[in-house]
Amino acid sequence: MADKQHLYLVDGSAYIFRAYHRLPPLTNPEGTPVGAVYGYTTMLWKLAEDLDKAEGPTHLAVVLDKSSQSFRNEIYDQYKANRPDPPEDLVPQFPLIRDATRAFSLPMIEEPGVEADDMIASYARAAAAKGWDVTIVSSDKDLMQLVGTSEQGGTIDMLDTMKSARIGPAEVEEKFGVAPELVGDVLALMGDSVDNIPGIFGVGPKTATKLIQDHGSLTAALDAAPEMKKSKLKERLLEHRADAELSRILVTLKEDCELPIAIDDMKLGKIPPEPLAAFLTQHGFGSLLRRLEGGNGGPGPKTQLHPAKPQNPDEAHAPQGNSQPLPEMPAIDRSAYACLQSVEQLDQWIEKAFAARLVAVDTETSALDAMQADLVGVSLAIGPNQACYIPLGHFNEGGGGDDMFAEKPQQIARETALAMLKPLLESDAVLKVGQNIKYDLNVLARHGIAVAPIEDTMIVSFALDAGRSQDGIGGGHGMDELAQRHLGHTCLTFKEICGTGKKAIPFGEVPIDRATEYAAEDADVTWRLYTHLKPRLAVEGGTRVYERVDRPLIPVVAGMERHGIKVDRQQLAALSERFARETARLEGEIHEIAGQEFTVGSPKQLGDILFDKMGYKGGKKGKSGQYSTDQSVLEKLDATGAPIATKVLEWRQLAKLKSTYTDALQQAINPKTNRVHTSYSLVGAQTGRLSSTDPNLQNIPIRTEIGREIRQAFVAEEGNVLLAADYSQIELRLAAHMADVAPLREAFAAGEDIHARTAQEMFGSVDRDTRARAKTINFAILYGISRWGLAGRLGIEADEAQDLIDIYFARFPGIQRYIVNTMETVRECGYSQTLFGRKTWFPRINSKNQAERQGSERAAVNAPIQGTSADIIKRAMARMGPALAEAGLKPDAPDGVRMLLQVHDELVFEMPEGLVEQARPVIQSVMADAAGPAIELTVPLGVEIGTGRNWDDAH
DNA sequence: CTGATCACG
DNA sequence: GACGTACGTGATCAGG
Repeated sequence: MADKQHLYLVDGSAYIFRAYHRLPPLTNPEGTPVGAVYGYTTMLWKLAEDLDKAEGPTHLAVVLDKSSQSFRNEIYDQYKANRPDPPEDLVPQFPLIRDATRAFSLPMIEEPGVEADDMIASYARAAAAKGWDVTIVSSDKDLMQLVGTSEQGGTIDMLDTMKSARIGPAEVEEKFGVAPELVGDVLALMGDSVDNIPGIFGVGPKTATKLIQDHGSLTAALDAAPEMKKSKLKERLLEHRADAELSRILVTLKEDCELPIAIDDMKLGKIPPEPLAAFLTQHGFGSLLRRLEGGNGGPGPKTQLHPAKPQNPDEAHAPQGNSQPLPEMPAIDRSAYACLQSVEQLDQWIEKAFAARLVAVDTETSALDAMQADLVGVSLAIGPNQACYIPLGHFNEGGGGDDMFAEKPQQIARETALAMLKPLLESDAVLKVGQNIKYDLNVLARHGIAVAPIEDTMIVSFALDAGRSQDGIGGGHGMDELAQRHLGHTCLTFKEICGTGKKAIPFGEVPIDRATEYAAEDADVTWRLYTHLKPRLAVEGGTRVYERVDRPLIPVVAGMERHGIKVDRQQLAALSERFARETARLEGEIHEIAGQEFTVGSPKQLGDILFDKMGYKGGKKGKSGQYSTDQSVLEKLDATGAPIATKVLEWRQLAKLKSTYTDALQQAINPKTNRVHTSYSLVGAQTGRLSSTDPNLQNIPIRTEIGREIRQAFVAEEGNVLLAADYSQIELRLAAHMADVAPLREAFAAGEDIHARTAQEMFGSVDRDTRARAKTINFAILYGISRWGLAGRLGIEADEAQDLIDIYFARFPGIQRYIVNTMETVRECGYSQTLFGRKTWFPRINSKNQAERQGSERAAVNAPIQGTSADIIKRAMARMGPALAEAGLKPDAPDGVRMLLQVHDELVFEMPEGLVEQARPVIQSVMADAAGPAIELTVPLGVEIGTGRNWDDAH
């Protein structure tokens, strides 16, 4: 096969303008705007990746405008005189385009006195004349004249990388109605207001096309003018003939420019990785850098990424928050906020927000539940103190929200305002920043608005500072705390505005001026926090986990929350009733044994009854001066033959199940959707795990037969099934990988029962007892072992436990080294890291309090393992939608595959029965491959999948 | 509001 | 010399 040469000519200057308007306003770690540069970089990357493909380049060069002066200015001094100045934040990006091109080691052509279009035309013709194929990477209509095939058989086409569309002769004809060689004639008639090419006044694309179609050429059309029947058009053609002829010259591309670089020297090879890596690092393009290092088909050579120890010890003790100089910002001034009560005002604000390209958004609602609350208002901020509040659902005290006679303050009709906001909130070109924006996503999704692209200051804070805050609501990432810590500002609190407890009023009843101060401040603070926190990500190594793991997850989790899961109310009600009967019976029996009535549910009363009145031994008082009556104590009593202990244990189980599950879940059913919608927190667990609240669906019973009956109440819709996909032993597998434990790795690779294998190694034989003990030891390892802890669990003495630990370390070399290394690193740096770079801080790791310190040490050993597992399932979740869509499985559609729940190492889906066999392999492979390509694990990730009508059957 | 207890991974 | 034992969560209840 004779390989045909294929030259790609990239119209760099034109691209950057389009990229600027298409992409959000990103900045690099130094604060330089780089959104357009990022777009340019990804485009070059994609082109370079196509090197080996059929339609891909063999040769490639970038053509840039050196100056806007050319021969055209000499013949027409008004040429391009109307060009507006480029936007302020685009100007500094021009030189970066050159840097980017050099970073890719690509030939770059920029000649003074010649426009890029002419240079592209000259190269394209020269290459086509040699019989090469040419692709012009641009969508500039002027260049469409060039499309076609040369006598030597070389084709010239165009590629619009933003729309991934090829433009050949057919596409040109579709656009202009004429063949490519006549495009210049059409353009000459049309003119171009941006380049200030006059054309013929009053002739637009439609008329121009028709004239050329009818007469065959510009000259013929102009010549035919005198014979036309009397019309405005005829007059204009006659009067402005000279303009058209001048325009024809201006739109003609100069195809004989001197070629500064020989075409043969534009050969495209493998891109040298070093300069590219330096460039990507400088501008904080973490995702590309990761691909380069991960060798994922990127343009660079394959290299293995080494999940690193934290590199920068100085970071450890850098004070958080004020370590960076605060960007100069005026103090918060609530009197500067605007309250938008008319369509005109809102219109102006939306326009300003489009221009700002970065807007902080916050919604105010009537309640905390995003699935039920009514929208009361929206606030926006586009700069410090430049914030507004748009009241939408306010009413005066006493009136009801839906009471049409209630007195309402002046406000824009809700649907009108939302229709106006929708284009802004959905525009690709405007970044929407929120504090916990998942909430706003859900509220607005219920009004048909799909907010994107998004940023979240809470998630940014979590990527930077997980674990740093000692305590506090929102895990230390709540807005009031962040404002205090980073901006030194005390926010108005919700309590101050709405009151607390019984006297609390819904936000809709807050007077509008007061509501404006509160709501607009939230948006203002969010805007400020974003500008303050975002740059820290790149500096402190948080970009990868934020951009690649957590940020993409926000809309995914929001979708899961909106889907909810169906629970069978009747089934729960029946269980509640049964549990009520049995607890009542048990209570009577317990009172009888005790010889008096008391509150069984009170540990204090129970302790007194058991150990004082009834005189059982083994009572231990804790620091509260109260006997402990927990499960282990009661089980010991039970073993000594105390019938009351058995009954109390049974009572507790049923009471727990009834109050926490069968009663509470019925209440949690959303009356509108008839489903249960949990709320996931993305910052709930310091290790990076999700947590679930209202209700918590991550602790639904499974371990006991009676508990599993509750799980059976979680069901699929009619005609659907639930599919549960579990990672098997993921944390042990990760421990085997991260600590490089050869015997464990081999056992996993061979698909062995890992606890049995451990039992074999440790005790020399496998039976029920040794396997159970081995399982306990395996978990002990993951949690940071102590001889006393293990002794307690196994019911042996501490020194026996120590012997077992020693045997474990000897049999599984690597584990001890991993533990010691991790603790040393954390002591030194203050944080641990997952394989994907997620940090967890341990501020008490060097505490003088031994218990505190040892607690931190165990947590620090566990965090990289638990956190890596969390990263992996999060990556799987983010990829699941696109993977299902590609397989035609319609993620999120009512008749497609819907992802409903995440339980740390398990994902639960709902789907029509008929899709199961198609969905199973997709889900399986997305989950099993979720660590790659960034991380190549030395153990396979096992995924077990089951299906059934209910959640229990799906296991 | 805190501590004890117990549901999950 | 005493401490207090596995990591990570959230909901509920009793009691101050």
